[in-house]
Amino acid sequence: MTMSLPASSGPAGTLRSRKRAATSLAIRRAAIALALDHGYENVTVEMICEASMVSQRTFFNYFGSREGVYLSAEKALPSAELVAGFVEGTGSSVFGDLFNMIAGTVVDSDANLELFRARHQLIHQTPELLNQEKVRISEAEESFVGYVMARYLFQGRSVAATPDLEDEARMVVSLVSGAMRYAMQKWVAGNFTQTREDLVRGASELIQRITVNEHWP
Amino acid sequence: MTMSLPASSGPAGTLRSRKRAATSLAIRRAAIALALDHGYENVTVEMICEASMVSQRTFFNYFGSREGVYLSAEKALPSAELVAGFVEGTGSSVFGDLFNMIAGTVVDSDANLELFRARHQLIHQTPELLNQEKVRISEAEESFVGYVMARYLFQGRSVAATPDLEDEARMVVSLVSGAMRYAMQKWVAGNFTQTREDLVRGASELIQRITVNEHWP
DNA sequence: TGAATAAATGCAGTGAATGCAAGTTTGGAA
DNA sequence: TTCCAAACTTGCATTCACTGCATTTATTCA
Repeated sequence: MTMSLPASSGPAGTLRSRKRAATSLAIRRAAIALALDHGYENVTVEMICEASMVSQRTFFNYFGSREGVYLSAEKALPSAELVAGFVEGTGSSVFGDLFNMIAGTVVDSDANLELFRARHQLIHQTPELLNQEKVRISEAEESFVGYVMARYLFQGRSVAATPDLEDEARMVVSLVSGAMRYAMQKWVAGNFTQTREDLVRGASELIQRITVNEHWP
Repeated sequence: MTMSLPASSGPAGTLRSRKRAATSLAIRRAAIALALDHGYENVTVEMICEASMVSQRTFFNYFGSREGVYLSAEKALPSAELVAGFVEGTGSSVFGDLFNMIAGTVVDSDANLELFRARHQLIHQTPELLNQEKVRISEAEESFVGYVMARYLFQGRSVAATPDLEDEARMVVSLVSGAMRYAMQKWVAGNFTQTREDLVRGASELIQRITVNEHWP
C-alpha cells in the first residue's frame, strides 16, 4: 500500500501545475483507452507508458499502482463548510441532510464528463476495478460516519446514553449510501440530465418504501 | 484475478482429503501467526512456506494469492433449504427473516473458533485485509439481493409494477448487512457467549431506532 | 499389485512496485 | 538576467507475487 501524489499539488496556474495536470490526464486517457480496447487484465504498465510517452517510474510517481490510474481522481470529500452545515443542520432528517451533502460533493468533483463516462463504463465492466472502487467508497463512508456522529453529539445525544450510537450512525450512512448509489445510477443512465431535485425525490421514495410498512418481529 | 482451489474437494474422510485439510490448516496457522508477529506487510510468501514446510508452488495451489490465505475459508452462502424458507417465508418482515437466514449461515460456517478469533483480530488491524474482506462480503450481499428479489416476486410484486424493485432489495440487504456487522461485533466482543436471540434483539432495536421517527423531507 | 489419478515440487519467466542516484526543468530571489 | 533550490523525470537494479510447464511422489481403486 502506497500513497500516490495528490493530482493537484502546489499552486494552480503555474506552468508546472499545468504540465502536471496535462501529464496526468494524458496517462489516464491512454490507460482507459487501452483498457476499453484490450480489457483491463491485458494492459501492462509498460503499454500505458509507451502510449503516453512517460517512463514507468513516472507512472508510479503519479498513480502509485496500476489500478490507481483507473480509480476516482480525488477523495471527493465534502468541504468544511458543507460539513459544518450538516452537523449543525436544522435537522428535519438525517437522511435528507446527509444525502444532500453527499450529492453536493459528487456533482462538482469530477468536472470532466467525458473521462467520467469512460471510466464509469470501464469500472463497471471490470470486476476487479469495481471492487477497488467499492473499497474507495467504503473509505469515504467512514468519514460520513464521523459527520453523523458529530451531528448526533451536537444534538445532545451521547455515547454514554446510547452505547451503540456509532452503529446507528453507521447504518444511517449505509442506507443513504445505498440511496446515493441508486441516484447515481439513474443519473448516469439518464445522461446527466436530471436535476438534483429529481434524484432526491427518487431516493426519498425508495427509502420511505423500505422504512415504512416494515415491522421487525 | 485467479481462482483458488476449493478447500474441501473430493470425498471427506479419505487419507487424501484429511492430508489436504491438515496442510491447508498448517499453512493458515503459520501465515496468521507470522502476520500477527511481524505485521501483514512484512510477511512474504516465502516466509510462510518455510514456516509451514511446503513449496511456494503448493502455497499458490492452495490459496491462489497471498491474501487468500488470510481471508474467510468458505463462501458462507446459505443452504438451498434456508433460501427456500426465506423466499416463501411467512413474511412478517423481510428484515427479520433475512437477518435470521444470514445468522443461521454464519454461525456454523467457521467451526474452528481459535482460528476465527486470530483471523478476525488480524483482519481488523490490517487495512488492506479489511478491505478485501469487505469485498468478499459485498459479493455475498449480491446473492442476498437475489434472494430478496425472489421473495418479492413470490409475494406477487413485479418489476413491471415497481421498476426499481431491485434497488429496494439492494437497500434492504444493505440495512440488514449493517445490522449483521453490528451483531457480529457484539458477538466477538462478548466471547461468543450471546445466543442468537440476544443478537437479534439488539439488531432489532437498532434498526427500529433508525427507521422509526425519521422523516424524509 | 498395477495402472489411473491427485498432489507436491522445481524451475524459468513475467510483470508490478520500490529505492536510489543520477539528470532536467521550473520558480523565484538577487 | 542570472543563478540556485526545489520540483520533476528518468534509468537501473532489485524484490516479490504469481503463472505455466514438466517432473516426481503419494493415494486410490479396480
